[in-house]
Amino acid sequence: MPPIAPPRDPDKTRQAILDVAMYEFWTQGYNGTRVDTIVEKTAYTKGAFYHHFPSKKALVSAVLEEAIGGLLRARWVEPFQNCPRPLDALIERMRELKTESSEEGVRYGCPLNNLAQEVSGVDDELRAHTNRLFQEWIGSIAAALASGQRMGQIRSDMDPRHVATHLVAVFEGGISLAKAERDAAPLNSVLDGLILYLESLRAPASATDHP
Amino acid sequence: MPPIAPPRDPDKTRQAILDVAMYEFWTQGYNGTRVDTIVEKTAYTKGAFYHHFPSKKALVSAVLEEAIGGLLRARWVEPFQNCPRPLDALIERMRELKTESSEEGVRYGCPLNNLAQEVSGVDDELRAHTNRLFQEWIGSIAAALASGQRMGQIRSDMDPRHVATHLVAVFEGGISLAKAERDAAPLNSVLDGLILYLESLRAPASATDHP
Amino acid sequence: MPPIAPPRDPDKTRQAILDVAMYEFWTQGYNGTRVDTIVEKTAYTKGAFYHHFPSKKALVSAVLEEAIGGLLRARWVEPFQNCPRPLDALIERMRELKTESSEEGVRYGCPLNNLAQEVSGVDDELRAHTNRLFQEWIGSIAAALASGQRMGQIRSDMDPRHVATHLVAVFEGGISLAKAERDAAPLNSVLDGLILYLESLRAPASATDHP
Amino acid sequence: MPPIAPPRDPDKTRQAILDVAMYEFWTQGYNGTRVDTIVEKTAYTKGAFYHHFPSKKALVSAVLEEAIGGLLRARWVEPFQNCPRPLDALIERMRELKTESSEEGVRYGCPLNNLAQEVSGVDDELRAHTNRLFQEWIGSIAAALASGQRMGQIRSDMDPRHVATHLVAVFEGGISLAKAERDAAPLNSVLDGLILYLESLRAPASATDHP
DNA sequence: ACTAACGGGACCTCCCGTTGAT
DNA sequence: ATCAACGGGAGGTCCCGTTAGT
Repeated sequence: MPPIAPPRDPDKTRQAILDVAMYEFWTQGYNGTRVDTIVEKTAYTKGAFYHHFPSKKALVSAVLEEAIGGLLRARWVEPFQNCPRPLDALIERMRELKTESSEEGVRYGCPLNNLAQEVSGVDDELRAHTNRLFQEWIGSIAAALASGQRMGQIRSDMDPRHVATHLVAVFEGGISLAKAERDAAPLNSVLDGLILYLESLRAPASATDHP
Repeated sequence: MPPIAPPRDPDKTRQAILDVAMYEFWTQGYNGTRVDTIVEKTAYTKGAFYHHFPSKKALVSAVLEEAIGGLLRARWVEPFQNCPRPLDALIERMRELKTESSEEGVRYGCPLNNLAQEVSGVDDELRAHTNRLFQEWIGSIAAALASGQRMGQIRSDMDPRHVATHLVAVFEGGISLAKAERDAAPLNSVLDGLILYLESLRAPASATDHP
Repeated sequence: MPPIAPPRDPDKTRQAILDVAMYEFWTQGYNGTRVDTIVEKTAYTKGAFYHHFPSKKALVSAVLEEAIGGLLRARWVEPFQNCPRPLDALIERMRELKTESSEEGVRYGCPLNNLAQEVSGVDDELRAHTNRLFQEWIGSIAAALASGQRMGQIRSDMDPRHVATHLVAVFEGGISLAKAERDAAPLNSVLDGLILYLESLRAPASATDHP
Repeated sequence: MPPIAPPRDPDKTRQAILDVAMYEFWTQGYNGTRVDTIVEKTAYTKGAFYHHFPSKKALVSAVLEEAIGGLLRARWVEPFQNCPRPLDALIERMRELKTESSEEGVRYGCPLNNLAQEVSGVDDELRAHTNRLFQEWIGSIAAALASGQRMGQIRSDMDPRHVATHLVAVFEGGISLAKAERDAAPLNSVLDGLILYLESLRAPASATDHP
């Protein structure tokens, strides 16, 4: 009678690889992360890896889609869907970000932007993938702003998409500077500016706001 | 008559390597550029390369200091030194950037930020080097803004360093988005916002402005 | 019918590499042997090599431990364990060595001492490794001499460890000279001296020796 | 008027290179020393080096002949020429060696034997060169012993060349063990044995010794 | 599904020696 | 006599991916 092996859970394996890979890509970049390192850290081997992912590039794609995309949706999309007061929520999010900034966060920057900048010039497929996530992000904020406008909470002389793009750009720029400086200061500084800017978008008090 | 050997000009060799390297680092990233590629493109050999630069990392340092730093100073420092109307110059610079954006510029992004984002998490020396350049950049703009304040052209209730940081962050963020989208639109969009913002900093017309 | 691939036998691969490496280190020295040469001679590739050994240095360590250490134990340790007449066995060993000296043996010298002399000044880990083997060697001979003393076959006014050290030193010195001269003569000469010396250690005939 | 250059002394240059090279070959071995390292340590450049020596191998030859051969003759040949009491001088030399053993000496071993063992198996010219030095050494000691015999100070039933070979072998063997152990103990131990052995060669007191 | 062994090809760095000029 | 610049060719290590086998 053969020894009873513990049940193998393919999804668990795949997820473990994905988790480690996300961290490696985030901290080491695409060219800087080694497939060997990933498999070592998961305690699986190359065979398992290439069973779940056809190539390193496919792995980044999966990381973008599942891990990074997941984070993005959890933090920037879902909170603003069917949100009663989108502008306040957005401002609150900015305030949170000033507190959240961990040492690792400052050191390694934004997982999405890191990958986007590294691969965009070199691989068009991956570039398109990162762009899709950026568009999802911007789109979600734009939708929130538009809904705020419809509810009369936000000034109507403002282009939601333009403002959302601006917001993401400033945020990413701030993170980039903070990462280069290894100090959260520049990020906090631009976040403050962003908060002021968002406040300025508030519609003047009127009858529609509180009937 | 013996075959005519190309004249040996060490400075030229070094500069040729530096030029090619700058382009490679810009377009392929640090981990993506190969020493072999560089020497092939310069028609020198690795012997020559390692005579001028002790390592790939030293090369990147030289590129940062000389090539990228040179560009930075030529475009962002010198034009704003002893400038009679700093705010106008700054705004004008933003307008130019909207026109300048070449296909290559959009595709490959900002040479400084590319390197900064790739190496900052991994090598602290290089991170510090990129940070120095960012500080030089921000410092130069802050100085221009401060001088504008002293001349009464810019509102005094504004922190020059804070605004300069904001400006660079937005610019880099815009480039990042444009690169990911492979379209200058997001960059132009944030530049428009920046121009409006800078205009809002103009001091209200007063006696000091035209004596 | 598909081409018949050679069966994969990991232990065989490792051993094949080890065997070739032992010969290369012996004949070419540490700095003189090339990883390329080893893989060529084994008909494996560097991929295989670096799968079994993390580095060239790790390979020498394995060669020292397994190949050279194995020879040492087979020739100098095991024959003298539980040996009824250690002194006679030792003298006999000396006599054999005079006959054994092959052309290759004279030409390339002692595998252990070659490595020991080359690496000792430069790498302390490897030095310690070679020293361990020397101590094993000396210790084994000392133990044999001590047991001969206990059995009353060897004069008691002799320090086993001192004599064993002397023996190994003379032997290695003789090999060194023979190698430099490319002639077994100096080795045979010192072996003769050693035999005489060992004879002089014999305990004077007594009741204990032949009951 | 041109600036007055300091006078260049070719012999001084050559000697400086030789001195540094001797140390490098001694401490790093032949394959371990780099021409570049030597020229760096002399503050000359490759051009100067290859002006004085046609190749690295020629340099070793010069080091063997001049630097190491010089040491050998100063320490082991001249002191025993026309020596009134050769045996006593030899014994005294052994005693000195026990005191002399510096940390560097133990660590790096014998300059001649180091090179001899490394190159003998690989390059026959260099092997012959090291052998010549060994023979000079042995010959010098043998001559001293023979003169001692002629003066009636040393037992006549002894082959000078055989004893001299033995002496050098034991000495080199002791150094080898000391180097591997990084401790002078084994060397001192064999030197003690050697002293006792030399004492045993003294001719019994007779009329010839003091007329 | 997962593993160990392996292939093939880069990649950075080094190193001996040469060359043209001063 | 000496130098800086350079050529040409390894040398050790790494790395992505494949394969036979369990």
